[in-house]
Amino acid sequence: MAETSGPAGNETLLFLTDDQLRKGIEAMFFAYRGFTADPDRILTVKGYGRAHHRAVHFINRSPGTTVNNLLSILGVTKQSLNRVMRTLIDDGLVESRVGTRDKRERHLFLTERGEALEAELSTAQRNRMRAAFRQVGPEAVVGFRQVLEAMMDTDMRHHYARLREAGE
Amino acid sequence: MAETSGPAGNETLLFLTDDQLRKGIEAMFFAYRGFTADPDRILTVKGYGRAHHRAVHFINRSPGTTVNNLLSILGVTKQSLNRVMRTLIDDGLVESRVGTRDKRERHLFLTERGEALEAELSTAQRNRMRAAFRQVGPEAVVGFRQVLEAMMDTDMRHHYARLREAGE
DNA sequence: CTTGGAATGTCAACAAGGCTGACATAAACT
DNA sequence: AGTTTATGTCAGCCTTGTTGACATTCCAAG
Repeated sequence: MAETSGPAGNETLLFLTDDQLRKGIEAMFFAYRGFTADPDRILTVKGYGRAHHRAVHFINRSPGTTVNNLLSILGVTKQSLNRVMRTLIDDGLVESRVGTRDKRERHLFLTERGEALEAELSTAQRNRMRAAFRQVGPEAVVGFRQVLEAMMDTDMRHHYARLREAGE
Repeated sequence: MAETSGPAGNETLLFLTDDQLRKGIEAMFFAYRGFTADPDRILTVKGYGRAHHRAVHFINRSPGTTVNNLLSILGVTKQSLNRVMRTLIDDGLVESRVGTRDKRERHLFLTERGEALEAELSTAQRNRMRAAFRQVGPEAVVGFRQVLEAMMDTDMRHHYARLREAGE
């Protein structure tokens, strides 16, 4: 099915064949399952879902972030996010403070209990990632991140980069 | 929060810090969105979802595969898969043939129309992956796949490897 | 000062795609 | 003959996404 490298252009483009690309696609599929498996188990026990994990993660990364900012990072509708935030706030994991400058905005913070959940989830997720990183070494990790970054949509890459600035 | 490298063990383990791991986690999150974005758009138009894509993909990879095998690859319940398969079969994208050796089994094949959809979806997904691969070069791609493989659950790694054998 | 629009919350309804449990059938195995 | 396996299906539930509508609050421009 239409190899990428033409018959005359076979320098070292063998990594761009359809077969190689398909391997990459399947690797993403299977790896993402592993990536979410550990947090998912914890969440199920506590009666939460992946959506709660995502919210808690990004609030932890950018304490005081607004709902709108969170919406654009997560890429869901406000109604969908609101349902998740509602349970997190009611359960005392997230605090929503009315903005001081602009009182329409709500600034989101994790409570102590929220931080505890975040820590539990991210520890589990980091453990798996650490094991993988350690196993393959630093050069592979660089390549891993380069490919992922190149695969993002541009707006997501901006979010990714913005989080970098703060987290460095 | 508990750096991995102790104060005395700082050879070159800086790629295992919590901060580096968190970057990897966020990269996975944002990249997976990009990874699925193009097929998702196509699927929405045609009235299908990601679940249909997965089924069609793996049937294409292993024509004649059984329902049970597909279940263990996809990691869902038979009821969930059945709902998806039902629509694919009714729409004439997948054919289900009773097994010859073991007549309890159903062997799954894509029809011409099924192959056409698969081609459309995988072309879109490959295009993005190809652009990413090309941009970062072959060494990065090797690292990418190494990390992903190390991140899989063992049983998924087996599926991944088995698909490799057939597809090489 | 009024008004438009932005930021947020909320209600309702719906769909996709997971899940469990129960039951049915046919074929294979013992 | 009885059990296990492979599959299908019905019913019902949950999470998490969607759209549409409407209320509130408040900044900012005219």
